[in-house]
Amino acid sequence: MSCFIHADLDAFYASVEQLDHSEYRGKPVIVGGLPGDRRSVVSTASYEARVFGVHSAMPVAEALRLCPQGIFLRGRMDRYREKSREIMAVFGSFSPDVQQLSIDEAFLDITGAQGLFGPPVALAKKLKERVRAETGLTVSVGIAENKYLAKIVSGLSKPDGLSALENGGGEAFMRALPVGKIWGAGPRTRELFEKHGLTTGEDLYRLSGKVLAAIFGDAMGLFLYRAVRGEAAAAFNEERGSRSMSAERTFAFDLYDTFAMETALFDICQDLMWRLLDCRWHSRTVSVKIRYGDFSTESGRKTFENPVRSFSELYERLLALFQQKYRSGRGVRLLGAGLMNLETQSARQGELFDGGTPQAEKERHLEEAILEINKKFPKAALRRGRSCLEDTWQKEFNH
DNA sequence: TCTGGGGTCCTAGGACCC
DNA sequence: TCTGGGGTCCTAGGACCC
Repeated sequence: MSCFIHADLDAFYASVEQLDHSEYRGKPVIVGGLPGDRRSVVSTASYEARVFGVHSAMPVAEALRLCPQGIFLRGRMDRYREKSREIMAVFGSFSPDVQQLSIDEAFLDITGAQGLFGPPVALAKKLKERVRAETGLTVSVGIAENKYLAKIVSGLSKPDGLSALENGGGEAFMRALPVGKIWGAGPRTRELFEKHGLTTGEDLYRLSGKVLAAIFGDAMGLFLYRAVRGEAAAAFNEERGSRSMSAERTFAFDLYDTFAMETALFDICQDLMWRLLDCRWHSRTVSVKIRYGDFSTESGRKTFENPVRSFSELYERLLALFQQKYRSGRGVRLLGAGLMNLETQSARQGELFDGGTPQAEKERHLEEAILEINKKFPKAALRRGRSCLEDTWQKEFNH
């Protein structure tokens, strides 16, 4: 019988801040933005802050109203990533099969690990102890026969929780569960639950696959059909299909000046290009996202014959898409850009640089060299200057 | 109190081909 | 002459997750 653990750090960003700053301990810590930051939202609220009703995704301005005495912080992603690596290393010592889901949670397949660490609950206790001893953080753990159930179960007794579901108990557990606790059913689906008077897993269980598909759509219908029977969700399959990367920026005030918009796009484009060069993947499809002052959002994408070969080529493609999409005169709240259908180098070997001019080759080599320098000397960030689109690079010391 | 940023997956329609 | 059915690729938008 398979056995999985879902391990989830408690209020991760806020807990790291409380760990590093003893004066924050026992106090409401809110990571996401400073009180004056316009248009920022809460990433993580410590449990002390949650008492006031503060939660993730809430505008910082509202969090401030609910909890004026809170300690507001912008967050230090590098530090959180560092702690995350420490935690994942601890997980790795309990199972050779760790699937990281996000910065602060993972699945561990412990099917074969019990000879070494004892039964699942004993193993989970050891895991929690070691995470605490080695990283100073608490983790909530769920144990079940598949990943989906383990994920739901780990949320039952946060923070610092440990919950286990006995083998074969999945279906009964899911049938008794209020539909609001079904992982994977968000606000839109919950509206449909309400509209059709469905309040528990049992209500869903009584409906046929056909009816579920008619109400919720084919994919969500099938997902719910399987979920209330305690079956593993396909969403947690290891092999991933398409990949993408994106970067976006929300401005403190809406932009009306197209030069300012294009400068922002230029900046976003550099972020993307570094990441693309760094991961050594390739992409033929670029996308642009525009969110206007009224929050309406439009996007455009275009697939090219050849993958992006250089920064200036990426910017050219993004700029053309932006100019085609942007509705002149409207205030812009957010700009974003993305690369989709990423492929590994080997997947397209041979045709990669077909049609690439010697100029594009040179450009790419230059960019790869700059990437190397930036990696070696992270303090001296090299970036292209917006005003000089030719082959000039500008060095700025951002400190 | 106005609504972040980075992802994955799904849907629906159009173009095009057999 | 009054119109099929499937497959693939592409685009735009949306749901959902942390």
